[in-house]
Amino acid sequence: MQPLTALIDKCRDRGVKLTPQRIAIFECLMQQGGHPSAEEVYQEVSRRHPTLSFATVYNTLQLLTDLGEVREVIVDELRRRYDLNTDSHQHAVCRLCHRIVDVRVGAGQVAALEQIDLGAYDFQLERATIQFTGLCGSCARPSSEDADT
Amino acid sequence: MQPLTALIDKCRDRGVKLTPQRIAIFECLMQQGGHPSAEEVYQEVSRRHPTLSFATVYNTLQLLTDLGEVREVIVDELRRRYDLNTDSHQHAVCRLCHRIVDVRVGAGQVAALEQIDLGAYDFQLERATIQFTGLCGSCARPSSEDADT
DNA sequence: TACTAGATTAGAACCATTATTACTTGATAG
DNA sequence: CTATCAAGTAATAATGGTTCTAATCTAGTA
Repeated sequence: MQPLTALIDKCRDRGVKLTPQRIAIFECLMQQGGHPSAEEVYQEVSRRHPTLSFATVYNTLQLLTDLGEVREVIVDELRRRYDLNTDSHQHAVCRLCHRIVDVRVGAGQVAALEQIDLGAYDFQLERATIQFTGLCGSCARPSSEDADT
Repeated sequence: MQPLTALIDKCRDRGVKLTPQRIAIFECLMQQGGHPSAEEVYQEVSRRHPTLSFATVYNTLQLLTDLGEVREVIVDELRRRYDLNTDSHQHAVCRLCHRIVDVRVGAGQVAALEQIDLGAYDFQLERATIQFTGLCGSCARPSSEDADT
């Protein structure tokens, strides 16, 4: 993760206008971490910018995706989530509550996957993503009560 | 992939009613292969069952998922796709046209991933899925014209 | 053949996302 | 400091995949 100023500079360099809404969204993503959905970003940022619209949230998230600062995470079936594009990590998703846990696996293992030649499938490989499925701690302990969705 | 009769028997064993619509959907999945969306299944099956409703398609796909015969594939951004749950394979998704290509990687490599101990993350690993991203043949050759959304 | 639990249908509802349009503003140049 | 305008924002409508609902129908059984 880089500081806010670095992101702001990057925007300036590319002629992207800096508005209070955008900066607030940047800050939100940096502060809360995790894998927020557009809804969650909206909830958080609209506390300080009550007129914020969803379009702005979506536009900004798209902008950040295009800048390579954020990655879309397709994990939940019907909702897009966003991940500050820090150093590479993989996701473990609980099959019951859909909680997303960042996981670091051996860098070598991922690199090995990305070396695979998929030419036989007429496919130019760019990136390999591993998604682990299973049970998070709370859901694995049935007495616990914080499974959701 | 198993024959239709095996699937029918499995339904009977579990007290699941067999209707013409369900059987037609089973057949559709087995014949057309690939990773159809609910929409595609509907289009195909409604040719023979013109009164078919989407609810039936979704219900049946959910039923098959619960039976373990089908797996939901979360790959395209916001549309669910379904994969006959045959022997294990991984997916390569074109980042431009979203075409999904089945890919077989060394079984050992996947098995190794599933052996990883995620206990440090308080996570009980059940399955590892690898998704490759890149360009399919058509999209890698810019002169070709069959890239689609 | 009649019964009934469960399946199907049509259509409305839902919800995340995208598009549209009018209004507003950040960044620049004078 | 102000004027300018390309670009951004807000409000709201539209879209599209999925789920729900209520009424009707039917597969499997007695």
